[in-house]
Amino acid sequence: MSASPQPHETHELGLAQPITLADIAREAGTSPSTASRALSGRGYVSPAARDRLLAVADRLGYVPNASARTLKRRSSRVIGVVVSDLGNQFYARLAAGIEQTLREADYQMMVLGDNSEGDEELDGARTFLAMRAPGVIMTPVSSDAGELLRSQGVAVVEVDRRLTEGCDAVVIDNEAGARAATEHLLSLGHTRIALLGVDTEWTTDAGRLAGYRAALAAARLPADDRLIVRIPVHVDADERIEALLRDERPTAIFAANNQLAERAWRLIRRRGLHLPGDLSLVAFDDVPWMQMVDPGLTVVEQPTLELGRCAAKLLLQRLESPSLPPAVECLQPHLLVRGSTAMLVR
Amino acid sequence: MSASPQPHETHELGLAQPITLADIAREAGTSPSTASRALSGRGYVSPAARDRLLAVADRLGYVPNASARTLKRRSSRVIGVVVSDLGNQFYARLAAGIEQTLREADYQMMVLGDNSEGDEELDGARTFLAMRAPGVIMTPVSSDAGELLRSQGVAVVEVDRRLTEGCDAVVIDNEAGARAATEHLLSLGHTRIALLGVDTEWTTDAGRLAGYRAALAAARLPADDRLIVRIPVHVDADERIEALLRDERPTAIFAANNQLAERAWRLIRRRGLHLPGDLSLVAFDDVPWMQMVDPGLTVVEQPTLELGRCAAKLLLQRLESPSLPPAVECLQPHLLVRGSTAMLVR
DNA sequence: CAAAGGTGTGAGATCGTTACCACACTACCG
DNA sequence: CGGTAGTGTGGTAACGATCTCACACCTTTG
Repeated sequence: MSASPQPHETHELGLAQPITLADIAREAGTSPSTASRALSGRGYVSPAARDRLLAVADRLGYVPNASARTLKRRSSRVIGVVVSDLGNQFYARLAAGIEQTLREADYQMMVLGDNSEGDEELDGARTFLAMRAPGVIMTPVSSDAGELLRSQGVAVVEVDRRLTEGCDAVVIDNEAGARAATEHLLSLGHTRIALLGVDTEWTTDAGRLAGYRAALAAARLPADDRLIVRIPVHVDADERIEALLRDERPTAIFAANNQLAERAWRLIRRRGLHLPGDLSLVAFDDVPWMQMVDPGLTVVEQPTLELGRCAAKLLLQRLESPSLPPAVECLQPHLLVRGSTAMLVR
Repeated sequence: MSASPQPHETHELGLAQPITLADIAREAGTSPSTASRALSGRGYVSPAARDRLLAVADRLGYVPNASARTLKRRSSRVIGVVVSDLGNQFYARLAAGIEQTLREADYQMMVLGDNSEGDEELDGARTFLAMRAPGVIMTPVSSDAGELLRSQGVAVVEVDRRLTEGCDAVVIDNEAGARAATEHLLSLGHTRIALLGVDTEWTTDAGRLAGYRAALAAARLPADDRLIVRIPVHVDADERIEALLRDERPTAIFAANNQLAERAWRLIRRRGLHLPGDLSLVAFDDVPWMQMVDPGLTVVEQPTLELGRCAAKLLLQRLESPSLPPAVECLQPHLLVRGSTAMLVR
C-alpha cells in the first residue's frame, strides 16, 4: 500500500478555503469595492463590469461570508423566533407561518425553544442579540427577554400571548373563543362545566378563563371553583384531571389548550367513559388528531398559520418603519362542532 | 402637547449601541487582548484581572458579537439542520433529538426545511456555508448539497436516509422493519398485501420495499406489481390509494411512512371500511394519533429521538477528529402490534 | 471655454474579536 | 550571577465585506 504511488488529488487534499470577494475582484480585474457593489447590488457599477463579476462569482461558486457582512452592516438577515415548545403542533404551525412570510421577504428564521422557562427565553434573547438579529418574534414567558432586546434596538413582536405593554403583538380573541365554547355547552343543557387551564398570568389563559366566566355569568350560573382546575406550568396534569373525573364529575369539560385536551381525552378513555354520552369535551385549539379520533372533538379553532404570518408581517413592517406606534392585531377563532359534545341527558 | 417640556429620557432615546470588548477593557483598565482572554477563557489571565473583567462584563450586560467572533475564528457554533418537512412530526422529533444533544455540547441548531426539493436543499447548504457552520445534519434529497458542503470542509451527517458514499450517516434498519411488518401480516393469513411507498431512490423507500419483497419471497408468495403502489414525491396520494381500495382490494396495506398511513387511514374511513375487519393496516413510523384512534394502528416504531441524538453525536465526534473513517450507524425499529391488524377471515 | 453635472472606479478605514508575537517581570537553578 | 522557565500583559495585524470619500473621466451648458 505504502509502495503504490499516490495519485494526484489536488482538489481533494486541502479543505479548499472559501472564495472571498477579493478573489472575485482579482479574477475579474477590478477592485474589491467594485466587486462588492456588483454582488450586493448597491451603488454604481457599469453593466459590463457587473456581468463580468457575476459570471466569475458564479463560476467560482462564491458564497458571501455572512459574518463579515453582518459585522460590517451591524445587522443580519436572521429573525429570531422563540416559542415554548417546538414539539407542540400549535407552536410548530405558528413557526411554519412565520417562516413562510419571512422567506418571501428574504429573511432567515432561527427557532429556539424555551421550555416556558424565563431563563431559557433570556438565553435565547442573548443568542439573537449576539447574532445581531434585527428582530425577534416570541411567545413570551416573562417580559425580561423582550425588554432586553428592545433596549438594544431589536424589534420584538409578541405572538399568541401578550405580556409587554407598548410592544407589537398578534393574539387570538381568547375570551370570545372561550365564551363561544362555553355557550355551546350551556346551550346543550350543561351546567356543571369544568374549565381545564394553565395557571399563569398569560393573556391566553386569563382570556380563556374570563370568557368561560362571562358565559356562565350571562347564563346567570354561579362559577363553581371546584370545577375550575388550573394547572401550573411543568406540573403533570393527570392527577388533577383524574380527581376531577372521580369526584363529583362535571358533565362537560372545556380544555383550554391542545395538550390539556389530550391529557383529558386519554384519561377519559382510560376510565372507560364515553364521549359524548358520559361527558362532553371541548378543546381550545384544533390539532389533527382531534379530527381523527371517534367521535371527533368539538374545538375552538384558531387560525394558527395566519397567526404566524401576521406576526412576521408586523415585524417586517416594524423593521421598515421603526417609529410607528405599536400595533396589536387580534384574530378571531371559531367554534367547530364535532361529535364530542352533546345534549345533556339525565 | 408640543408645549410640554420633554422629560429627560437619556436611557431611552438612543438605540443604546451594544457594549464591545473594548468597552469592557477600558472600564476594567486592561487591554482588549486581556479582556478577550478573560471572557473567552483561552490563554493566560491573572485571576484578579479575570474576576474584574467578568464583573464589568456582567455589570454592563456584555454580549459578545457572534459575527465578529465567527469571522475571526472562521467557524461558528451553529450547526445546520436540513429536513424535508418540519410540519411532519417525524422530522420535528428528529430535530428535537438533534437539538438536545447539540445543546449539551453548547452548540446552537438552525433548522431549515427543504420541501424534498433539491434546490431548496442546496439553498440551505449555501446558507450554512455563508454562516460558516462547522457541520450540517440532513435528510438528504440529492447529494449535491452534501458534496458542496464537504468540498468546503463542512462536516456532514446524513440522517434517516443515506445518499452519499463516504459520508457519516445514521439510519434505521428499514429492511428489517418492513420485513417484520410484512411477516406479521403474512402470519395473520394475509396474502394480498399492498405496499404504499414513495417513489424515490432513497434508502428508506428502497429498504422498505426490499424488506416487503423479502418477506413475500420467504413465504414463497409472488409479488403482485398491482399491489405495489409507489407515489412520487409531491404527488397527491389519494387517487392512487382510492384506486387501490376500489379495484381488487388487498386484504392488508403496509404504508411505508406516517403520511401515507394517514392518507390511507382517512380514505379507508371515508369509504366506510372498518379496521381491521375489512382490511388490516400497518404503518412504518409511529406518531401520536396512531395510538389515539380506534383501533390503534399496528406500527413499525422507530427510535426517532435517538436517531437525532445519534446523528448529533456523530457530528460532534467528526468535528473533534475530522480524519476518522466515516461511520454509519444503523438503529433497529420494532413492530408494535395494536388493533389495526387481524387474522384474515374469508 | 470654464463650470457643472453625471458616471464609474479604487483606496482605505472600519465593524468587534482573536491570535500571534514580543516583552516585562519574577523565581529558581547550576 | 547569567540563564532558563514560567506568568501575565499589550501591540498589532488579521478575518471578509462594506461604505465613505476622492478622483478621473466624460458630457452638457451658460
